[in-house]
Amino acid sequence: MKIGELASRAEVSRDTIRFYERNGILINVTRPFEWNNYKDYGEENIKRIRIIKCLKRFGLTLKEGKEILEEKDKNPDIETYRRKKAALKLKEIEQKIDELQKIKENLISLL
Amino acid sequence: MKIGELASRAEVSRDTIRFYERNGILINVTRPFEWNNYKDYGEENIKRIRIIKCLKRFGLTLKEGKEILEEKDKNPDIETYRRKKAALKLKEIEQKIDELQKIKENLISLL
DNA sequence: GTAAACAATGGACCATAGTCAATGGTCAAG
DNA sequence: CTTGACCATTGACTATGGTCCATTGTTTAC
Repeated sequence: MKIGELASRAEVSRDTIRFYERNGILINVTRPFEWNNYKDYGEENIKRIRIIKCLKRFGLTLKEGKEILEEKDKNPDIETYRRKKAALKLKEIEQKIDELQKIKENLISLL
Repeated sequence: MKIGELASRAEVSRDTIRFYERNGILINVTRPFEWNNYKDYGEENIKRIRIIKCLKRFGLTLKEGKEILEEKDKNPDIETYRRKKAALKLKEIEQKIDELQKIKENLISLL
C-alpha cells in the first residue's frame, strides 16, 4: 500500500502519515522496489492510525497513544494496559479541572 | 535602569525581559549613551512586568496581558477593561472545564 | 592592568501535532 | 511524448513562553 492509499483509507493527510512514521507510530514500512524508492505501508497501519485517532479523542497525546500501541505489539492483552493508562489520564484530567476551578475562582473574586 | 537592575527588581530573568521587549510588553526603552549601545529601561517597566506576572497567574496569556497594558496606556480607567477581559476569560475557562468533563466521562465509560 | 561581571545581538532549542513549500524523481493516461 | 498525478526528502513554519549559547563589546572592582 502506497502512502496515498493509506492516507485516504485511514483518513489522514499524507503529511500526517510521514509525521507519524517519523515518530515511530507505524510499523512494517518497507521499500520493496528496486526501480524506485517508493515505500510500502503494511495493512496494519490503517488500524494503528485509527487507534491513534480514537485515543486522541480521549485526550491522550500522540506519545501516550504510541506507548499503548507498543504495549499492544508486545502484549496481546491490551485492555489491561489501556485501562491503566486511561485511569492515569483520568487523574490528570481531574487535576486540570481542579486547577481551572481555582483560576475561575480567582477571576470571579477579581470581578 | 539597565537590564540587570530591571531583571532583579521585577524578579524575572534578563532573557525574559528581552523576550518581553521583543513582544512589545515594555515601553520607554531608549539607548541614551553615545559611547556604548546599552539600553535604558524606564521605571514604569517594573510595574508592567509585575502586572503581567499577576495576570498570568489568572490564566491570561502574554498577548492578553499586553492588550490590557496597551488599554491602560490609552485609558486610565483600566478597571473597566480589565473586568471585561476577565469576564471573557472566565467564559473560556468554563468552556475548557466542560470539555474536560466530557473527556472525563468518555474515559470513565472506557474503564 | 587585568579579570569578572555585565550588556547587546542573533540564533538555536524545548514540547505539541502537524502543515506547507521546494526540489527532483516516477508512473499512467491520452 | 507530454501532462498531470503521485512519491520521497528536507527544512521551514505555526503558537506559547521563554531558556541557553556564542560572540563581541563595556564597565567595574581589585
